[in-house]
Amino acid sequence: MAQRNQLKYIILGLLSEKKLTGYDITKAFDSDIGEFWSANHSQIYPLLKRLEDDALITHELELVGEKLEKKLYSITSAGKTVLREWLSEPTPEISATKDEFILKLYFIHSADDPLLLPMLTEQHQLHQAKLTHLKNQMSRKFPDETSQNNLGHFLILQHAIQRETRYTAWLQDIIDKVSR
Amino acid sequence: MAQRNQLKYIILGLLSEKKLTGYDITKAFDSDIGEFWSANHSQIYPLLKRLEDDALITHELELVGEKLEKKLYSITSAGKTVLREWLSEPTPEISATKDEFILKLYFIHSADDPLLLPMLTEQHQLHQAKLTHLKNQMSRKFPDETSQNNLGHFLILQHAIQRETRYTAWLQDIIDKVSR
DNA sequence: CAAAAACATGTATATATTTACATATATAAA
DNA sequence: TTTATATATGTAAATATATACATGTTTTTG
Repeated sequence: MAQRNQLKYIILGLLSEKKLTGYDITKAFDSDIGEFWSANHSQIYPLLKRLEDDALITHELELVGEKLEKKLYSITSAGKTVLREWLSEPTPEISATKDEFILKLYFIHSADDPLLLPMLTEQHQLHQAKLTHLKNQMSRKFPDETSQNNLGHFLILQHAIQRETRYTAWLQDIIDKVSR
Repeated sequence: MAQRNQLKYIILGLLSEKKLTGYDITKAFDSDIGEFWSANHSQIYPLLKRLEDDALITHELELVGEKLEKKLYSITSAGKTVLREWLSEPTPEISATKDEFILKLYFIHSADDPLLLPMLTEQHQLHQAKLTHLKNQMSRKFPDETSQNNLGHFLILQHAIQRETRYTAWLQDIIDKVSR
C-alpha cells in the first residue's frame, strides 16, 4: 500500500454533502480542501468506479445541453456508514508536512550562501499570494459572523489562513535578519 | 511519476554533510528532517543503489565488530553538482499539507457533533507532545545563541516549533469555544 | 461567429510509497 | 548469561500518485 486511501474518504465526505460529478470532485481540490489534500482526475475517475462496485456510491445520468451526459454521484447508506466509521476512528498519526522548500533550506548551512535570499523572497511571495487567496475565499464563503453554517469548512479555512500568516511572518523574519 | 523524487535530493543533501549508511539515513527521518519528509528503509536501500549506479554517490565498507559489514556512503562531485542544481532551481509549487485530521474536521458540520470534542482533544494531546519533543530537540542541538552553526538545521526546527505552537493554540481555541 | 476556455470522462504508463517478508550481527539490560 | 533491543541490509508485493495520452461537448468571450 501507499497510504490508507484517504481519497476514498474524501470522496465519500464530499458526496455526503451533495451530489457531485467526477469533474466537480476534481475541482474541489482547487478550493479550501485542496489546502490539505490533492488528487488528479486520473485518480478520481477509477476510484469512483471502484467505490460504486463496492456499493458505497451510485450515480445517475444527467444531460448537459444536447448530447453531453454527466454522471452525478451520490453516497449510499453503506457509504455513509463507512464514512462515519472513518470519522469515528482515532487519528493517532501526524504525518510529515512535505515541503520542498523547507527541505532545500535544510541544506543551506550558512547565511552567506548566495542562494538563500532569492529562495526566501520567492517563497515569501508565494505564501503571501496564497494567503491573499485564502482570505478572499474566507470572505466569499463566510462573509459575516452568523454565516458559519458549516463549522468544518470554516475551521479548515481558518487553519490554513493562520498557517500561511505564520509562514510568511517566519520568512519575513529570516529575510530581515539575512539582509541586514 | 509520483512526485519529482525529492528523496533523491534529501539523500544527496545528507551525504553532503557527512558519510552515512542506509540505516543512518533511515534514522534521519526520526529527527528534525522527519518533520518535513519521511521514507522507509525499503525505499532508501534501492535508491542508494540507483544513485551509485548513476555515480552520484559511492560507498566504502566498514566493519562493525567481528563480522557485520556496513556500507558507508559518500557523495561524489557529480552528486554535489546535482544537489547544487536542485537547490538553485525555483520552488514554485506549494504542495497540499496532507493532514488526515483536518480532512475529517472538514466533514464535521456542526459544533454539536459528538465526535468533535474527542477529535480535538486527541489532536491537541498529539501536537502538544510533538511540540515538547521538538523543543527538546532544539535545546539539545542548539543549546545557546552562538551554537547556530548550521543555519538550515536551526531554521527548520524553529519552523516546526512555530507550526506546532500555532496548531495547538488553534485547537485549544476551538476546544474552548466548543466546550463552553 | 469563431475561438478560447470550461465542462466532462476516461485510459495508460511510470514512478513513489507503504507494508510485509526476510535475515543476520552487535550491544545493552535484566 | 540469556534476552531484548538496536544496528544493519536487503527484496517482494500492493497500492497510491503524477504525468501524459485521448476525446468530445458546452459555454463564454472577443
